[in-house]
Amino acid sequence: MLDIELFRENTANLIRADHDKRGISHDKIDRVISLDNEWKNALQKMELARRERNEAARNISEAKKSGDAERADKIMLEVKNIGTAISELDNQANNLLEQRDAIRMTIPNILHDAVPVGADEGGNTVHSLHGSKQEYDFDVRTHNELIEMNNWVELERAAKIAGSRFFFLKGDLARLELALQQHTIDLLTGKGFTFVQPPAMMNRAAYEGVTDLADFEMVMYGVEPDKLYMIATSEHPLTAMFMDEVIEPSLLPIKMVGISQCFRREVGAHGLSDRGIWRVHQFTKIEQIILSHPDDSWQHHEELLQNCIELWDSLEIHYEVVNICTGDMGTVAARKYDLEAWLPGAGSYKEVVSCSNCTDYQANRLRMRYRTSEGNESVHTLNSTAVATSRALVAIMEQNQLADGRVEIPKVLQPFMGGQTTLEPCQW
RNA sequence: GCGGAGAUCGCAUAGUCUGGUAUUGCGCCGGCCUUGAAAGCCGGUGGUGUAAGCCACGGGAGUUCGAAUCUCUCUCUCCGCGCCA
Repeated sequence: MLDIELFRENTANLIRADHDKRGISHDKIDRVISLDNEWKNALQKMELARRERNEAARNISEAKKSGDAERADKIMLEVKNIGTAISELDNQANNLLEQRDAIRMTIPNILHDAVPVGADEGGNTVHSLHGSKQEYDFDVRTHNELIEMNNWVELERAAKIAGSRFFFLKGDLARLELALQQHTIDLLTGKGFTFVQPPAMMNRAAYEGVTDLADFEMVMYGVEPDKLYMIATSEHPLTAMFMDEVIEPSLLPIKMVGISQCFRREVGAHGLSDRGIWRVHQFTKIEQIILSHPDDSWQHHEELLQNCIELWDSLEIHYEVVNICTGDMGTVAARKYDLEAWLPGAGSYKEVVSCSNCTDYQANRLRMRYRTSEGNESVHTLNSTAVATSRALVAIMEQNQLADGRVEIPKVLQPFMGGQTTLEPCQW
């Protein structure tokens, strides 16, 4: 959510310029500005009424103290009905405020200047290329074929007990998943990130602070009757962790590496490319989070990307870094890089990492500030996938496959697998 | 799950019984002093508004001219009991 101050005076031009870049109309901006003015007027009226009541209350108090019961009774009679008048004015003002903020919540963040302009994902630009396409002297298999021939994943039995798009992970591939976690956490804690394991469920108030509300209904699993939501990523609890707090500036930047199971309904997601374990309802993801001073957030955004590059280079995976364009950005991020890994079986680059600077957009909603000598300012929030293990496994399987269907284990993960160099088939 | 006690500004605390508009300390910021720092002293330090003012005592509702204070309700924390990986 954008700071309301931006809508006032000539700073609203910044929002207008951003909407022009995104190719959307200014209607919502104008609506917020006019509702803000109406609200301020309504608030003024209500405050005057309250002032009157406060004065009366003070006078009654004084009259009683001086023993003038008659005068106290007289004033009490005069202001008998002021309470109902105030609550009516209060309702009017609150109504306007709610309308204003309901619209404000849907207005997207202001994009960084470097974001390329484009209508959709076709407008994304390549930032950098890492590694190169490997040559295979046999017909490459898709990850679906590899997991099936090696008995590494059970989709049908998972569907039987839970539903489609759930999976059992078995044998060496499950061990590799754990190795990926350990390697990633070691690398990031070595860079000063604090390892944090968050709650896997969150309440609605916290959720409204971190996510786009239109996405929310499509993505989240609700847990009844407790009115909780299964987290879609550890980004959400880690970012919301300091909700409603004023953070000591000496604590900034707060760097965290979180791990969690991620739960997504994936409503409407279908298609051949989504078979196997590429797009599933539940997966493990390791996430980098930084809560930063506003002045440092762009530097930290690059730092998060560099960490991803170091991690994925260490796995010897071929991928490209993509600069996400205006039309593909979404509401929360001001700038976003994706890492797209080459999948030889699928014959395309596909998203494995998303690295965003959300500036003060989430922090404004979460009321998450730091202390300055002039008052409290919103912090900036940044998040980046380190590794979503299911997708990383797909990339490793497809890129490192051998003619017989086994898979070479990335060298850096071999120590976590007892020195083993290839993933062997599961017996059942 | 049952019983009891609690939630007050960044932290800690007074005020709650008996309704009259939030106390004090720490921390932090600024100033004085100092070669510099510490200490000491002075001032400032919840939100909003240009301001008068209005709002704010965990959230919501109620009683009242007036609620931190009384009533109801929800959430969370602590203590004891029960159950439990």
